[in-house]
Amino acid sequence: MKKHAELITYLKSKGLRMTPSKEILIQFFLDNKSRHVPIKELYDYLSKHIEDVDRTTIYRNIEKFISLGLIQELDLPKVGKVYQYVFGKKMHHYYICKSCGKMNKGNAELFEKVEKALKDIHDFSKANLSMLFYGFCSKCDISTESEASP
Amino acid sequence: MKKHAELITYLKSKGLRMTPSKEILIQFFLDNKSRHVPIKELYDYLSKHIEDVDRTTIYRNIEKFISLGLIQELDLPKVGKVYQYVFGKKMHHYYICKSCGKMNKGNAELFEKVEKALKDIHDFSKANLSMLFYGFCSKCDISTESEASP
DNA sequence: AATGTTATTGCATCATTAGGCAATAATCAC
DNA sequence: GTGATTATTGCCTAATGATGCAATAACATT
Repeated sequence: MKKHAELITYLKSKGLRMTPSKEILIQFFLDNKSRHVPIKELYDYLSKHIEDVDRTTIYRNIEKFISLGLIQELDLPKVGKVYQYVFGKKMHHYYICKSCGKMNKGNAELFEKVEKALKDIHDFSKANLSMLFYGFCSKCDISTESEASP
Repeated sequence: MKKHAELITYLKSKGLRMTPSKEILIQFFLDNKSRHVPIKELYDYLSKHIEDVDRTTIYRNIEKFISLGLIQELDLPKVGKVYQYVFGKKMHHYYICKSCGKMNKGNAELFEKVEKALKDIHDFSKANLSMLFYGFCSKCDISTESEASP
């Protein structure tokens, strides 16, 4: 429960107030690290613990958690939006094919230099940075099947 | 009108059928390259040319255009979803702050090596690849203001 | 423990996006 | 051109997500 306490302290330091719904959601994410959770599952889970939770409560809490770097959102082409615990983890990155939705996890070492460059050249800083690469996998690559492509 | 014809040929080769709504949308994107257009503007524009267009027509066409690499979607935290013509352009990338929504255009040279790495190491191939970096800008960086962060 | 401040929730409402189905129209083959 | 094939559209309906406002509850201060 150490992680949990750390998180609570951090969130409070950012002005959040710990309510039952936030407690439950945070515990859920801690118990489901590295999973990709659709919002429906979050809502169902919360509903089991609090009767008559409003749907807006989920959306607003998710939004706060994202902007504080607790979780990240992945918009998977064929699946929809899913949420994943990322707080304190090393940089994440995924390659998501815009055509077929195929998703690969990134190669970690390669992008440590990218991380550094982001920090040095741009205004983007360390920690809790997540990258989503939306492109085309080789099967779907648009330029390999047609000569009309410029 | 050369670009237009090229595009039509390309899209047809992918199984799309050229309908009035697609023609108009494509011409719009060609006339508004490099702009970030919200879907509302697309709908309003299309409505001016075709009376009683259904909203679904927009959404479905946008979806197709994206998966064929004609346009890309940017989900800007404070703005919403915008669409941008990217067909045939060099790789695009943006840095979008998850907290304040600030957006920077990326440094081109730096990421040519990334592009190569993507191709070599992962299953992601050249051309029409766009990258969206969702992170935190230095002003919003979560780890600089609190000691509770792990 | 009582109080004041303000983040949070619920409620109602609306905007956005998605899916199924039948009718329509764009393309292909002849 | 004529007809067959099938992507596309419109319509309807439903799911998802966002917003304003008043009531509530969490937290800091005393």
